[in-house]
Amino acid sequence: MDKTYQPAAIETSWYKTWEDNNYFAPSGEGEAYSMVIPPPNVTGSLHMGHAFQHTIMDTLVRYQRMQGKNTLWQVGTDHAGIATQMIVERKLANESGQTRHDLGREAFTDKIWEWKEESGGNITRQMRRLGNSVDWQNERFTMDPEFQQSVEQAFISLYDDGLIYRGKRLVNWDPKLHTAISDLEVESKEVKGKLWYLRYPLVDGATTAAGDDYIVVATTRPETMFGDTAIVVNPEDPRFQSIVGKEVLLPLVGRRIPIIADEHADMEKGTGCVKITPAHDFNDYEVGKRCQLPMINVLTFNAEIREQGQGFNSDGTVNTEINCHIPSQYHNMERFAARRAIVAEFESMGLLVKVEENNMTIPYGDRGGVVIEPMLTDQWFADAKTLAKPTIEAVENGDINFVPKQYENMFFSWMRDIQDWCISRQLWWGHRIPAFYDIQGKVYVAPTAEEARIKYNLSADLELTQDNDVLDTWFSSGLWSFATMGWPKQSDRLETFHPTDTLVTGFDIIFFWVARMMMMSMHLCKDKDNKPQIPFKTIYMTGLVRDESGEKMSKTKGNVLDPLDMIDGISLEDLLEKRTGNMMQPQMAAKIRKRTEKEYADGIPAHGTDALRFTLAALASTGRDINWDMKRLEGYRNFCNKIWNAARYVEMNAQGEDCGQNGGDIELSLADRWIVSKLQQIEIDVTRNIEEYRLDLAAQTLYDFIWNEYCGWYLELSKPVLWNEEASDAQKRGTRQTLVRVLEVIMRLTHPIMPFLTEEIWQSIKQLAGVSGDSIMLQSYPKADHSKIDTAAEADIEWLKGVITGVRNIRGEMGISPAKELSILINNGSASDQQRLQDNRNFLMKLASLEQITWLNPGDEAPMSATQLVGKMEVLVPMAGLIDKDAELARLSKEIEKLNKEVGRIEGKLNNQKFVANAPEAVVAKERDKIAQFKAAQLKFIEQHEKIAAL
RNA sequence: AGGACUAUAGCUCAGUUGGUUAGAGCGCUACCUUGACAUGGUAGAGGUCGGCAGUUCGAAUCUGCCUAGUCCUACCA
Repeated sequence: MDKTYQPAAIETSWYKTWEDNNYFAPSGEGEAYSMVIPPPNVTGSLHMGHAFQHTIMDTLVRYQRMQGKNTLWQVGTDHAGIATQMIVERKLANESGQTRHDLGREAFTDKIWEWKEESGGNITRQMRRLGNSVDWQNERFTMDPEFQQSVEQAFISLYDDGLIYRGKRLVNWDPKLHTAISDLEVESKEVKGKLWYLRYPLVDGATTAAGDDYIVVATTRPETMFGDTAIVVNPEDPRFQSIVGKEVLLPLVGRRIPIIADEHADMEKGTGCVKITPAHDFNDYEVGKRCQLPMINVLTFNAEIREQGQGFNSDGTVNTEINCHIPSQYHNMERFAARRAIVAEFESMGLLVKVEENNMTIPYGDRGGVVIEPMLTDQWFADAKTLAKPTIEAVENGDINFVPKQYENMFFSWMRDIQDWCISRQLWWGHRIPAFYDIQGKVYVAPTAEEARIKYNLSADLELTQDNDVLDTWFSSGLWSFATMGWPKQSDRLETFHPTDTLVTGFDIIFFWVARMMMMSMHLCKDKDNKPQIPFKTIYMTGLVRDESGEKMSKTKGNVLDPLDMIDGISLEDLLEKRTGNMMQPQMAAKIRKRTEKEYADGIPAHGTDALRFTLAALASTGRDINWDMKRLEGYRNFCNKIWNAARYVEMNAQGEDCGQNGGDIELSLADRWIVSKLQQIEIDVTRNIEEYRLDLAAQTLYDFIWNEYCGWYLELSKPVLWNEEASDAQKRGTRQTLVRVLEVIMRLTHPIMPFLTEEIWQSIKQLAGVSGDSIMLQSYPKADHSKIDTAAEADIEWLKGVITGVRNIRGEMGISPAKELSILINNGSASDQQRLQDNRNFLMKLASLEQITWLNPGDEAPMSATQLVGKMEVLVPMAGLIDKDAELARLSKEIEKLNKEVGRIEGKLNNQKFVANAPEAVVAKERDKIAQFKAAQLKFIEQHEKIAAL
């Protein structure tokens, strides 16, 4: 073994071994345990959030595999419709200046497939580096032909069940990407806007209660006024009762529109009069439906003013009656330019009453980044309300659990108020909607035109054309848990592994994906008894991985960290190139460069996968965001090195020696019995922690045990035995065996979090430990043996530690070199102290670096000494020639002062009659015990202080 | 506006049903190349647990209010 831990030397080869041997595939034996990966974008790359979730998932699945379960971690990627199409469009523009329309649909999607072939391996390569034990042989992609069939089947079933419908609706339209998007893909942003007060003249001599021959409407979007089809006032509003039923003349276009009464108008708000533009505002759309107002669309798909508005009735049918005239100077004007022009014209006509500053939230497309336009279009919708109902019940009755629990609230509040889901997208990359139209526009839903003719009894020569649109990517992702297992085909795989056990994902996609997967699964998948099947039993929600200052990682901020760079390391130059190259906003580059140079002056050193995984696990307290801390990663890399070197020590002392593999007498030292006892407790704790999804506690428990107990104490305690020429073979055999076997168990305990290091070490010591097997992955997870818990040994070791630490404390405080061997005396010891001393003299001499230990009987004269207490027993280090009088006085004063504080605190408690009367007996007794101990110690130190001061 | 979460050492985080001398890593101070490890060892320093009230014999922990931050939902004429 190398002197230092070299992760690069072991990681890739072990992964290859595991994969080549097919260890990741379900074993086919034992109780099933399954998980599906949240499918990443096929052409994307893994970020820290993935590394985090994958670490959690892999830890869980490795743990369950070692528990003997038949484990499946289903892997795959999704096609990320909008994102991928955008990337390829941009790439095409850069390379040839062409648009997708230049190529045509088929040639363009071929380009996307090419891009997928080119870059699609990224993600899977990264997952291999992270050590993920996924079932590669059954990797799935949402655009695979089989998956395609699942999607078609799902769509058709939902349609046939009346849960999908098509209609002309107001939807969120992205004018840049030219597609509808769902309400979840809209991000609201706070902006400072304006509120324009516009005067609309009344006609036919009508006047308000105030006698005005006009009304004033306030609007944030003047450019939509070409599409106004009514003014509403509140039916109770005394100011406007006289004009209800009358009309105004819409300025600029000269169309007469009615004034109607509707509770939508709030008397307290604005002017009390609201202009209604049903084709361009969601609220107005509702009013329009309620009051049967016509709708006029005045914008193109580019969000420019149309040359002629499009008229519709409130039911979506075409309205040819209404005057849709738009003045020619506005034709094809961009929406915000049109806004300015319209305001200017109102002003010039004296119809602009005032302008107010107005804070408001504006919807932006999360992909394209432009302001979303409510647009009247034909779209497909899923009846989310109906689909949501059983999922709510599943969470209510505990079939599905959220970890942590509070995410239930979020889930309920969204699901109980869910809107129908717009599932069609005007894109080319995705699952083409399996719907066909005849010349009249009548729709037939089937996988192919041929099947549609059969299904709907149509004549063979009826011409049918397929819908141009594709389905929302999340529609297919919603089928993920079961379509990856072959649904709708029934198979062993589906039957064995669905529902899955645990879903690990971020709360940011709880509605996009988690909720929709629940809806789809419960509607489409049924048990044998026809009970809706949930997709997973537990949903473990992770927080976000943020940068060191708590900011979200993003390309524009230039604070993104690539998990692989932490594994392999990266130079500053390469990191700068990564962060500033190929930017959407090059103006940010200088700032990012400066920041990166400051934070990573020497780049990032290599830490290895195990250290990265351990760090992520250690930070994984449930549901909480993580602020990434490079120092912590460094600390855990050191931990790996510590384990590595502990293993080296074990190997050096055990290799070629008799470790009891083949029998022989065994005599266990106190230390041996102690570490084995401790190990049992650790096994219990770590197992519980993992079962409770507290990987942070599991990591902490392992860290503490391995570093502080096993390395810090046990390895040191093994030396006096192994290096003692007088020790018997049985004693040496006992310690060697303990050394090796405990290490072997530790490796198995730690393996789910740190797979590589543990495999490497396990392989090199397995024979010494008397175990066999091809891989640690396939070994069983350690299980505590309660009969090995030895409380007497634990107490003895505590005593031993107390004495050793006492001596070390005097050494440290007094500046005595560790090389100087000390002679100490033990005073005021009990019979059990004497027994312990006798039994452990060897350990003490070695670990406290002593020359001699003298036991003082009552009445024996003690030299002037620095004193430490272990219980009532005094550990004395003679001062003569070693210890400065003033230094010892200062040390004693410090101890006395410390105890003083404690004594005062407890006295206060015990003097409180109510405490003594009300607190449980045990608690009071404990306090009494403590104070007696502290007081005795204090007294001892005071005496000592007086004695020394008197010298 | 409603809701959720967070606030503990200089930094990143633990703290299970109220009773601990409030913990860990990193950083800091002093000493130490002792035959696994300087990616190390030993000994230390450092916290009135965001603030104010309350419940209780007892609060980092439970309740209320306040402050700051993060997020979600809604509204915006």
